[in-house]
Amino acid sequence: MPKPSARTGRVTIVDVAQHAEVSTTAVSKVVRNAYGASPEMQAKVRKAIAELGYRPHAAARGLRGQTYSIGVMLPNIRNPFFADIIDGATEVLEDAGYQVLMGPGCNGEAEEARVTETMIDHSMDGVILIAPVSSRQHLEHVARSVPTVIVGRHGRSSSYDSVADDDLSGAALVVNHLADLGHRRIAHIEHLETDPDHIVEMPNAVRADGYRQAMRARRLDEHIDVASTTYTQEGGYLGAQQLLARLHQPTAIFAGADIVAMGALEAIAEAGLTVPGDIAVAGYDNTMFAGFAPVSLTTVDQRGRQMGSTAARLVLDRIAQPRRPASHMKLAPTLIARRTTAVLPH
Amino acid sequence: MPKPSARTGRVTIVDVAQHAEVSTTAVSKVVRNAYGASPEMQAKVRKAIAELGYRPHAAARGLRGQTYSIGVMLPNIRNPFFADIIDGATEVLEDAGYQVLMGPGCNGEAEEARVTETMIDHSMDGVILIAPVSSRQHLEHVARSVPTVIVGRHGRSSSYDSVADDDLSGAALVVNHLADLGHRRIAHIEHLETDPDHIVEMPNAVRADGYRQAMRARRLDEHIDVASTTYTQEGGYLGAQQLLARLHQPTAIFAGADIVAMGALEAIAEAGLTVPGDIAVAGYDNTMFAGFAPVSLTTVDQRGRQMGSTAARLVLDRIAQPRRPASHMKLAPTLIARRTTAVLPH
DNA sequence: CCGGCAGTGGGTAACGTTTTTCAAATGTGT
DNA sequence: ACACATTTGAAAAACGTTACCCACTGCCGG
Repeated sequence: MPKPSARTGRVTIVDVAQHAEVSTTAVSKVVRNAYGASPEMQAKVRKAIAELGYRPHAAARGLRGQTYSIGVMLPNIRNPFFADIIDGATEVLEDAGYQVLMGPGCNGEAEEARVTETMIDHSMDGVILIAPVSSRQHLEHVARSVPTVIVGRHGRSSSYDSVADDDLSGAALVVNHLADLGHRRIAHIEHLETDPDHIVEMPNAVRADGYRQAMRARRLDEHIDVASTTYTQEGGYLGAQQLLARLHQPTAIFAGADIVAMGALEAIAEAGLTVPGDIAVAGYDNTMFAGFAPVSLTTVDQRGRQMGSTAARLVLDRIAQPRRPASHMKLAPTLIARRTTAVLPH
Repeated sequence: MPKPSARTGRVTIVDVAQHAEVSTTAVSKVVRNAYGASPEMQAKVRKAIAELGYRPHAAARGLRGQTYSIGVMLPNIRNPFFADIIDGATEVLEDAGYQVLMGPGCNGEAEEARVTETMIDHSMDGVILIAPVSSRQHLEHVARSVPTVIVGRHGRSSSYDSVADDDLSGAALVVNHLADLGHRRIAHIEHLETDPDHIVEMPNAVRADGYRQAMRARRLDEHIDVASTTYTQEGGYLGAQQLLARLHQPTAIFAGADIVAMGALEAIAEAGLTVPGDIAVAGYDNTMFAGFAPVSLTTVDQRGRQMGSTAARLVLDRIAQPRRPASHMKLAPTLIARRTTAVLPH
């Protein structure tokens, strides 16, 4: 007869120990697959655990040892691209016996600090931060308290690992694709960045840089034309409006993110122009909706799943050996050509 | 000079107590705004906390008292509708001094059980479960261990609170809108449900029921036509294919969810038909992409934000008074008419 | 026969909080 | 001045787990 202890009704390690007639230490060892438990002991304890329905209390574990859970902070739940990352990470982590808890979409450094601190307070064994906007200083602070992996940001640090998309070549993929189709006036909508750290580290800045480099490489220097707004639907709308008002209207717009492209499409439609007939549009991220039939947006796939699984492996790695040197991965993106940049049959 | 204790480098309540020259009890009282701390004491302690940068350790707190964090389980990170719920909930909870941690998208009961158990193991003070598919039995089990609010499911229980959309009238909104436009052969694509509990409780089943009721109310009984697939893009694609193959093709399709509508639009385009000229399409959820210019999908708004904030208030309420009777809220949806059901100018 | 060693198992002290209990100090009414 | 309530603060006991250390059993080589 299972008799869970005291107030809470929760089955504790002590209950299991009594039921199996062994010490709590023994139970702990079995639960953690630690050294020093004979096969018979293991069998006895496992039986008791099953009979009583025991589950280790994560909060209590956090006080002494590991918690077997990993925190994932994501900047924006709405961007389905991040969902791919989560999927990839979750799969690897759950297979390794870790639980995943996510911090809610955060805008701005204050909110991010709040989320990261919460994860540390909950004794998470590691954290994966997706496209954080916090200062390097804060990231290093976090990395000092807990094994940390940064996803989708180019800065390198010796205190945390990172996984990022090669945004430079991703932008080149788009420019070359459009140039190959015969476009010369290829404009770009970027997310304006002022923080000097961000200009070097953030994907949006790198994409804008990649756009410029690729344009020059194709000898299209004089057609370089950038609208600086934000990576939002509205930013795309306003950016496209700016570009359409130019003396020399572009024939193609490379939006820095799919959501930006959606805003651009709206502005283009309002201006009475057709896509891709009058103007071609490309995005970035291969978001779920880019593939929808009415949208069919040309875009760049960042292999989010793979980014997530790589990040997960890195964090597990670092939990195992906290002192190993930091490693920084860069993943190659691929172009997904769809209707918004198609050549129309005549 | 802040001298954080021992191994971990973390500033503990003991450090604060020493620095402020009071007992740890006093610090604890101040941190929790508990009774029995004089104003001078509060000032002294707060000063020490600020100087040392102390943060309560959530895991340790979980062992005795509250953890000041709430777990939110969401079924699918990809559905942006859930993001609205999260936003609404997060806002209320953070204002109340609670932190939010989310369980990753879960498919199926096993995965859901895993997430809910993890939240309990982490000593969360409450949980909000969004559109769970678990059995009633499991939900009640969770509710027995921790204050629980179920969002988007119609079942009522005395052990947990709930917030749901009035899917019955939502479906009626769509049917009436289409009927008012002159449509008679209005078909529906539903998510097939077999579990008897689900047929009563799940939104998809209630929407299908609402469709039938509304059709009858408009004396369109003979035109009731349902394709049973799933609430996915592919389900919408297949469902629309089935409906288009009917002897009497429908002139309007009410998809049970926006994502289903997207699949339907693809099938319709493939069949060489135009929207809304040949066939009208409506969805449900007012997902972000429903508003995109190339999509412009008529849909039903569930006031996700409000659902989230209501759920948050309910869970806070129940934390405060665990024994109060369960309350069950139902929120009225609104129709958002867009181009996919527009009457074309002739 | 003794010392060392590998393999098992357990006792006990943390870990950082909150809750409970208790004592001292302070006020309050006769 | 005395009994009595109220406020203020602290010491100590949880909470559930793991890390650290020690004890015991055989076994082996010397």
